[in-house]
Amino acid sequence: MPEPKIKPRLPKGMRDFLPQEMLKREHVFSVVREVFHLYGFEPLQTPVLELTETLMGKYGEDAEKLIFNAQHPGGKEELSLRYDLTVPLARVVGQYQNEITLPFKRYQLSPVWRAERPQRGRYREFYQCDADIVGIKDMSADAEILGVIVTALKRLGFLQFNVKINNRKLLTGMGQFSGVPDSQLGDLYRSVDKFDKIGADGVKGELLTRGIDNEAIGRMMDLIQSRQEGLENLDYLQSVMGDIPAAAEGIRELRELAGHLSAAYISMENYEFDFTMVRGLGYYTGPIFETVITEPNLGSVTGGGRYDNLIGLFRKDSLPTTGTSLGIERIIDLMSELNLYPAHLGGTVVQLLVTVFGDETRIESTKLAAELRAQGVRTELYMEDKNLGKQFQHADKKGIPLVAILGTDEIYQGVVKLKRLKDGEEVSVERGAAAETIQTLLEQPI
RNA sequence: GUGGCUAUAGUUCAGCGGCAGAACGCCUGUUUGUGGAGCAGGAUGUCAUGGGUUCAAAUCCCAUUAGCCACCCCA
Repeated sequence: MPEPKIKPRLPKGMRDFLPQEMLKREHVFSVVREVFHLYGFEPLQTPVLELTETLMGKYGEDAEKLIFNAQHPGGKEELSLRYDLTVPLARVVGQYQNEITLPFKRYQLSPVWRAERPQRGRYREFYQCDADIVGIKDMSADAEILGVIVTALKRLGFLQFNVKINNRKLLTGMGQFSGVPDSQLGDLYRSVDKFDKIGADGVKGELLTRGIDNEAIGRMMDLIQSRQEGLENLDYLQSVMGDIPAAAEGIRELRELAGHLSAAYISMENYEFDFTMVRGLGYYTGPIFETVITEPNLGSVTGGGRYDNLIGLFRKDSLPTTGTSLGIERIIDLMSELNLYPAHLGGTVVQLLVTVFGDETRIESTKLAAELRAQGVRTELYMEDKNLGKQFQHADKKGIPLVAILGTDEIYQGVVKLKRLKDGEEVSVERGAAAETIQTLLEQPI
């Protein structure tokens, strides 16, 4: 035995994606990209590294501890791996004011890095998939974002999901109305956000522990638990705290949003106003969104909202911005769990294996492969010198659906024999008609 | 960052003081122009690393490392 080599392993929380898995990932990516294009969003790519100063001060103290530094010996710039795609977007908008036409509708599908302790479904390197609209104050932009979310999830095959909508202004108003001091609003939100997990009593208990006044808690709980059908929910809140300016503005925004959604044929089956949904990030200023798959109950797959002030950090005047992030990693996991990948994805991109009998027929096999490739058939040409059985085994193991057999008999007759492995269907066709027959064999069930 | 669990073949795991095992996968053959299934055979391990206890350690103890899970936070 040779000397021990380097033990192959990965950095903590990072993954390789082998071909079979990549096919699934790329299927999800391409469906999502298609939907973005459908709504007129255009691609953006930014570097993996940003200047550290670009990232600092945007995510809050706790989150900043999770930013990866990327120094090299003798490096003069302070560099960090990007933590999300939103801050790079804000940087780009601030940096290319002459080149960017507003409204700027961009999407970005790229990895981000967080030095978190890895766990199931949580990695240190993962893809984010963001779509944002920069430059529109009006709720029509938020409605477009919700349209993208609903369309993408439907196209991926999710049947039962629910986009929860809330509004930061409304939450602020609720806090003020209930009499929770501004300094405790953060604690309040954090607890309220756990409503789904720990229930009303759990939230109450946590708020008490955090030292929030019992009476204020009571009023708050009443407001957030208002779960009437659709717009009636808003009517109720309006009647209770319409006098609080922040609340009134939040309610107005949500009404406007509902109007746009209805006009865009987005069914109320797919969204609801949920005043217990908060979202962690500090920079949200208006409507916020989060999508949960309801059947089965599998947690949230998108998150986002309006952040009208963030871009102001990179520009003299800020620009109103709203957007969403599809939790693409979780979506990919759920697609497997729910069996939503189309069967034709298989385990390989190869549609047909051209076999080789021996040295004397290899030239003809090579020619056949070239002919088929020229006609768009994804073809693998067998490259070793092994018997037919081995070649079939190879096709079978890789999940290649068709095998082309080209022996001396076939070459003499100017034909090629095609075999479909799934059911053993075998036909002989003229070389010139092979590509067409291959398509038929691939499409026909049997 | 806090707490818990685990580490044995390529993979999933059994073995829990006395010769290193199973299943799956892999390789070979079942006679050379046909895969999956069957049958027959075969290869594969510093039992994570370092120390300790013992006549004897994969097994018990300690440390280290790595992985997993929960919390915090988040996608």
